[in-house]
Amino acid sequence: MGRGKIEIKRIENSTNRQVTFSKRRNGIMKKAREISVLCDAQVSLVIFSSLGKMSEYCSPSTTLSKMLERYQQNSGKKLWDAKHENLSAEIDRIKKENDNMQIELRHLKGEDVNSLNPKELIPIEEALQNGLASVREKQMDFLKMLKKKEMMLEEENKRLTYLLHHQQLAMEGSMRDLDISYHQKDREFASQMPMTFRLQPIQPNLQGNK
Amino acid sequence: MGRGKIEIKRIENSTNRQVTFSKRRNGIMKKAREISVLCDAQVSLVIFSSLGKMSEYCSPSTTLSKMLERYQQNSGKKLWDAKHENLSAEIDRIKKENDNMQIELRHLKGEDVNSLNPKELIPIEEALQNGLASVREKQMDFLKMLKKKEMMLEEENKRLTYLLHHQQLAMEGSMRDLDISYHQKDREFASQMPMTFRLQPIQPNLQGNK
DNA sequence: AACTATTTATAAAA
DNA sequence: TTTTTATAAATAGTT
Repeated sequence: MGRGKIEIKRIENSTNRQVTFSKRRNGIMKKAREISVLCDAQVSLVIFSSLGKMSEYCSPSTTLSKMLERYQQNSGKKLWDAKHENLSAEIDRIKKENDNMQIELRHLKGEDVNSLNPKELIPIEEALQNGLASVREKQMDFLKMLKKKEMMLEEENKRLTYLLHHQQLAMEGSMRDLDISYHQKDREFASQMPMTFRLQPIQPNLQGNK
Repeated sequence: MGRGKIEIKRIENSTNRQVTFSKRRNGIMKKAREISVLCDAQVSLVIFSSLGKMSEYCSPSTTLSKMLERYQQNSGKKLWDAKHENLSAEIDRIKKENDNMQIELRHLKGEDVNSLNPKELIPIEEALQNGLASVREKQMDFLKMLKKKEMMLEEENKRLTYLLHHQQLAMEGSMRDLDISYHQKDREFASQMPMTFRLQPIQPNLQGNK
């Protein structure tokens, strides 16, 4: 049915193959629709082109799922039970892994140790000692870090105290000078200076530590 | 394509419908086969006649299961029912649980502690201490049990030694008596008695321990 | 199931 | 891709 007869074998020319695919896909879809209507049949048709493009037809009176359900009943073949079995096996595998970890965890937490014999206790004890050592090492690290930070803050504190002290001395000196020059008037300004600007020990409890 | 043009609507005459179904089913099957070969396409086709008879075509390069798998990936639609969903959800749930345990285990073993802050280290340390305490308590129990058993064995040993000693003395006494009564003859019997029946210290290294 | 007149699908070309 | 068109293929009605 065309300008020339063709052999039914793979069309090697890619463009040609694509064109033929398009035309024949339309044709087969139309045929599927027609047999559905004319003959009251249920048809499901899925096509993937060589480039992976999908086309689908399903009779309006049904769905692909229903068709496949019916297919399984009719043919006795299992389409997705294998999938289910795989998933179930996966679940079993993970659950086993889970149980093992649960047991290991319980043992490490000192639970269920009565079910163990002396030889089994030894690796657990070792693991616990190692774990404890690591955790405490980490805690020591943190402690050292905190100490270091504290020392740095103390140093900074001393420096700031020193600076403040000198600044205040300088300020008081200026005040006195101004006081002499401008008499009573500026005393009021000096006395209005908030306390926070005056030197005072800040957090004295930090000063005493090493 | 026939003696007369037909409308695409249900064929009311049952016989006619059956005949047409047969012819068109063959046609569509042929078309499916042809597009598979010509265009390197994958086709799956399932048809149920109005009387429930099933026909099937699937490209030789694939299977219906594979097609449906691909269909789901491609369309995003789910063909299998809630069962599949439930299993997948279960797997996800268990995997999550698994991961959490894995993390806890690693932390207890002192791995990955660098990712923890000081507050998180404390409960881990406590768990380790408790675990270690339990394990060592159990080990002490075993030790006590072993000691106890050892002592019991020692006692038993002493008792047996005592019994043996006395038995041997009695035996030697009897021998002497026999020796006197029966003269030379029975000396041979006495000398043939195996050494294992004579009193001797068994495992003397155990005797010295407390 | 065949036959065959006719419709329909489509290969090649545009 | 889609349209065109000559021709192959499918099939409706008949036997």
